[in-house]
Amino acid sequence: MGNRESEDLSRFADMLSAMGTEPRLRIMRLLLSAHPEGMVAGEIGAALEIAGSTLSHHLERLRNEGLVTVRREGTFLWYSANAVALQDLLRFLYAECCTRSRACEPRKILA
Amino acid sequence: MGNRESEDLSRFADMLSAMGTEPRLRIMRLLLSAHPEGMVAGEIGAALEIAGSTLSHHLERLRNEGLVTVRREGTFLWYSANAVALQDLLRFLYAECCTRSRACEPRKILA
DNA sequence: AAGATATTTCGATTAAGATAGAAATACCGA
DNA sequence: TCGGTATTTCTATCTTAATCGAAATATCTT
Repeated sequence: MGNRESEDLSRFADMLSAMGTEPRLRIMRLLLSAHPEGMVAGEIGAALEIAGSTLSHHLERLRNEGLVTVRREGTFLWYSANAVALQDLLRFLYAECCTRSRACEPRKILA
Repeated sequence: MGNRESEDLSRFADMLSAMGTEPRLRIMRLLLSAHPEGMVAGEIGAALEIAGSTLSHHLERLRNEGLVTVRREGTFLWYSANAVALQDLLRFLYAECCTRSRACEPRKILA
């Protein structure tokens, strides 16, 4: 059964959905700019003005889809972007748009 | 007011969300593989086994976010992937992951 | 104009997601 | 052990999204 591709597609859809909200896309961008150390949850919430409980749910969602990782350091939880997951997603999108199809020109993306 | 970046971010979040569902990601992939002619709505529905009314809503959503374009040819509606919109999105993601931050290595994406 | 086909819109149902205050849990330092 | 800070979980509300059958619209053909 060639359902490996189907699983991949479903996973990528979930990742896209997880980033498909302004607060969570902001979170990802912030974590990328703080890569690889990441940021403490409270710092993220302060920077983006997101209530604690709301932020916690967003971070849980991103973690569920493998887009962020978390490590505890005492009382603090450090969240980091997961570069490998983002690489997988970008490789998929790049392949679909620029390789499998020739819809997009690489030079217009890498510029 | 530096809200241009904020508008962009919101737009990219909407595009990600639009592709963040398995049926719609499949639709995009199918349209990319048929680029640039695109496909007739009924063909898409037959290939992906999606009910007509459901498909119509998915296509409307993709069109609203600028990810597909449509042209009428008699009774038929031809849907195509919008390469420019996809380029914008990929450029944004690539910049965030590989340029602004160095979280991802280009060679692992372009491979 | 009438019948046939393609596609959308309507109407309805069901499920999922976003938000946040309040309470609970985890950990540290004294 | 106790108080303090960080973070999550609980509970609740409100909105949005996914789905699809049936009816409506659009276009072609004859």
